[in-house]
Amino acid sequence: MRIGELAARAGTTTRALRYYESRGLLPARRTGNGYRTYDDGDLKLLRQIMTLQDFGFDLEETRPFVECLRAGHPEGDSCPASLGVYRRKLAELDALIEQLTSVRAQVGAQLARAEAAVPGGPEPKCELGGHA
Amino acid sequence: MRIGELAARAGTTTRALRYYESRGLLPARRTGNGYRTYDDGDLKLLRQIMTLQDFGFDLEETRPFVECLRAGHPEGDSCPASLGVYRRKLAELDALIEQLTSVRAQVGAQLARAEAAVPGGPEPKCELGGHA
DNA sequence: TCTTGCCTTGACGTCGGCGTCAGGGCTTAC
DNA sequence: GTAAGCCCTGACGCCGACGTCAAGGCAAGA
Repeated sequence: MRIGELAARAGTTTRALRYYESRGLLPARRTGNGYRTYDDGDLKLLRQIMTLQDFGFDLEETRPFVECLRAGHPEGDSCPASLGVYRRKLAELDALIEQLTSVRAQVGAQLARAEAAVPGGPEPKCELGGHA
Repeated sequence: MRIGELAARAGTTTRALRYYESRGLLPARRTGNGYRTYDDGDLKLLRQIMTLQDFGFDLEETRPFVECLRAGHPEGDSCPASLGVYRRKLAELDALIEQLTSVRAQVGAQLARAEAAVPGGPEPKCELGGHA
């Protein structure tokens, strides 16, 4: 299949595919007139790339998975290098989530403090009076 | 004080200060020779900007806080516009944390599955045998 | 006077992952 | 023959928050 069809099938753009090729991630064969040609294997590689991208992996991080598949392994994560990327990503995610959670708490505290300092604030709880 | 001193006191760079000025966020007075001049009020504004930046606010989001301070309020978040930014940021953080948590779970599951499919895997639990 | 160290403006570079032309070629249908 | 619809290779644009020159001015000490 040609580039347009591959892009359509995978749900991406021809521009992205050319970009991946320029990065050496998804090279293409060429027909006589210079058109790029792809097969179902390439579609599989592309899907692997896109799945990881959705997870927030950047392109370079998808490379071990793609090379693993190209080496003939059934899954992109059948190779140690891919597992290494997974582990690094998990650590990265944990650190990021922890940081964001901390920030969230601080911003929440700031908001609460600021609201409390303002007249006609955030539905003051102290006006509740039992069941009446 | 001049730009270098302000930058040093706040722990940032002169380039950043000129950038903030170019965005209209932190304008400076000028001396006869064209040098920028700042006072302690500007230092306070700058600290507000930097604190929010540390929280991951982008520059535009700090603007209401800075304008609030410049309007004479004791805190940058003494104004409704600032509270609005806080709230939007909280929602944004919640969404992001949720998404990252989901991704973390999925990546973790992928790693576990991939490790299980590999020989000499991740210290198999099944070899434990009671207290002996 | 000369050096040193501050300051000025202007403008290009960075990073990632493409989007979006511009200019041109092949192929097929009409 | 020509229009339509695919394809090709550059190459610049974008976004945010500055970093990093380049070329030059001003002030103060030796």
